[in-house]
Amino acid sequence: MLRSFSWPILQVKRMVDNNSGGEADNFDWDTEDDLEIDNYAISAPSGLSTPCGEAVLGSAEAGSSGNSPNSKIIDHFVGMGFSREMVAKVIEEKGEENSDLILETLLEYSASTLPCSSNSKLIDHFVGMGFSEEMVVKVVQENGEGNTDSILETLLTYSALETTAPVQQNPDSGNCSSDYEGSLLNDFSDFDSFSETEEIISPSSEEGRKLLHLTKMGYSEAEASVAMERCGLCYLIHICNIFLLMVGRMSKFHLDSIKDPRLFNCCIENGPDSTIEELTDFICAAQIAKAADALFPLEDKPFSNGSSHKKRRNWGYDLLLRKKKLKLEKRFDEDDDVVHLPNPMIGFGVPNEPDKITHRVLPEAALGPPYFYYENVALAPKGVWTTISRFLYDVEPEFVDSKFFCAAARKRGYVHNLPIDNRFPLLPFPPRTIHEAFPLTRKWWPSWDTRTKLNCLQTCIASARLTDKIRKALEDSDGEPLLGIQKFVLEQCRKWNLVWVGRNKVAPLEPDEVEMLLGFPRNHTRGGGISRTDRYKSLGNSFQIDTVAYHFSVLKDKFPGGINLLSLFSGIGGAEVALHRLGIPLKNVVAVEIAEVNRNILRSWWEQTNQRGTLTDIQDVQELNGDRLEQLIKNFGGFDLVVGGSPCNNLTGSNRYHRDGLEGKDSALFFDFCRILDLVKCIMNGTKSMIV
DNA sequence: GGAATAATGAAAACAGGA
DNA sequence: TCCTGTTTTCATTATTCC
Repeated sequence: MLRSFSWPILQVKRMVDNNSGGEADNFDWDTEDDLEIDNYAISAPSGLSTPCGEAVLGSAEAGSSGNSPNSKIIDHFVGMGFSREMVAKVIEEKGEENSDLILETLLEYSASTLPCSSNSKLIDHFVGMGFSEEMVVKVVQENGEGNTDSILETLLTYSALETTAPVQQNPDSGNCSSDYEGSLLNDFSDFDSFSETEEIISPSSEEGRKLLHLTKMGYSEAEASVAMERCGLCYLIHICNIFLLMVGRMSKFHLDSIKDPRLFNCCIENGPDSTIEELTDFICAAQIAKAADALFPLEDKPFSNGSSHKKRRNWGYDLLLRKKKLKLEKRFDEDDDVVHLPNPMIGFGVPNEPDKITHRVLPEAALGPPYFYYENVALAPKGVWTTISRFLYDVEPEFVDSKFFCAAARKRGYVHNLPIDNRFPLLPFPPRTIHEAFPLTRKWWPSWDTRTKLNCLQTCIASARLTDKIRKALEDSDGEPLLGIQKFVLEQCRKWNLVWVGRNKVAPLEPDEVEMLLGFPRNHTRGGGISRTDRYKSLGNSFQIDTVAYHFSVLKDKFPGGINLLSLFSGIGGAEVALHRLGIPLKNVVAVEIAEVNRNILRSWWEQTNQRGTLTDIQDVQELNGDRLEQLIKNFGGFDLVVGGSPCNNLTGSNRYHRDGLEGKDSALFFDFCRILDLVKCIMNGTKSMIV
């Protein structure tokens, strides 16, 4: 049996997907899922159905494998999964100049040759899973082509009967088999005692049958066991996703996260009713993530956007992926699994706007204490906010654009359990338009620049070269610039938030101007050893104070004597400043922030504003384990509010390199917010022993 | 070696017309 | 409803400068 760590599982998944859609006869193996996950394949059947195994792993080999003049271009397409013979033939026919044409032809040839390899795609498919063609033909004849579930079950059974020896390791799978399995096993064995692999499997029981099937498919008994033990349930697909995210950053997040009580407690509810397909999905998710970590350098992870070099190398594939992805997204939309952003983006309401919502029903699990408040970018990759909401007790996110509070846009989502009635804004109102905020710019503002609000304040500013280019372009114009020039200038002004500071002169905002727009005291980030570059970065990553304070305002009556705050990813202290400006005394603040410059800024602000409470700063959220939290809570009598805006690096559209979603290196810290919030809730409710 | 600088798209929402 | 063009986006990386 072919042993590829991901291949058979994925095939099973495809079949399940197709069946669930009632399209068992219309196999669409070439889905985006397939293509994407194929990127992980270490070994796989030859031909088009394994397109990316070489592309990902074999660039060095490919580069050295050929000596002919066009070997590079051949290697390029071979790396995409086409056979060397086919590529050579197409290049001979079409020449090597036009790679577009070559790809098109290859795709045509592939489509026309696929069905020829066997009687049907169905047979090809199961052969691709590693079953012998002879066996597949026989089983298809017995079961008919319509019932793929039955075919697979029979194939597995035959396979199990046929193979009595221990599972063979595919030599091709190399370091992803034994080494990888070992590491996976070790990780799992940290939190469970399932690794007693000597246990005899009894095919007579349902569990035994499943275990047998899984092991015959090539998984270690331990993997199969843990999948069955943990995943016999309705929530399994979700868990797979989460597991993928978690294991992908196991080194940092480690096993505390896997112990997340919500994750596994909800899994245990349904008992061992999971199907073979679900179980394989589970293992698949774990394997993929682990293998990705083990086999690919960070920048080459298949889920990451990858370097520009890699993008170029796989451009043909990317095209296909995009098309497939679009198709899938449509389906995803139809499933209504996407959070829809409100338009206008005013959440439950903003000052000076009608139609406020003042009442909502929170899920019981979300009710405080403590209150919690989580923030991140609204325009995250699809599915991210669904996950965030799901992890935060299914609380509906409140999406608000700070342009309703100040002169700059800032589209953010907030998941919180705060009351939403009787909110009030900070006074005085901050300037709401560019001209109010920067009156001196009015003199130089051309009539054709119709902006009244700035776009989102980012972490970087425009180059001097760009503003110089704009000046020259305008100076070359006699009177009113040509429409083309106007358009170019406006585009750049919008993109870089430039304002008019002289005749034909635009400029980026100064750091203190950004501070003002965001609602911080002037010079909040200035001095004390922080560079100008880092000021922009810290400010760009911060809360908009007026927006957050509007949400926090409901706490003023509830905590007249002051508040105990746990501030995660505190940055330059947006939450602290917001509460302070609301007049809510800060009794005890525990601020967790990785950057020393930011911790210094908060400490400096704390001292300058003569705070009477205590500020405890912690460098890393990883330090906040159960014991530390228990100690802090014991000292302070509990936290009233847990606030955090976890890193958005891997969510924001500005990131061209690693917009990897919640599994991204930094954005996965969201799960630490969940972990810590859970711990705080449990400890404050006296149930810590349940989860640690 | 740190700070400043410049160059680097694509995903997703949205608007408007067919 | 679908298609197409427009707009927006808590950034990363490589290089230069001091």
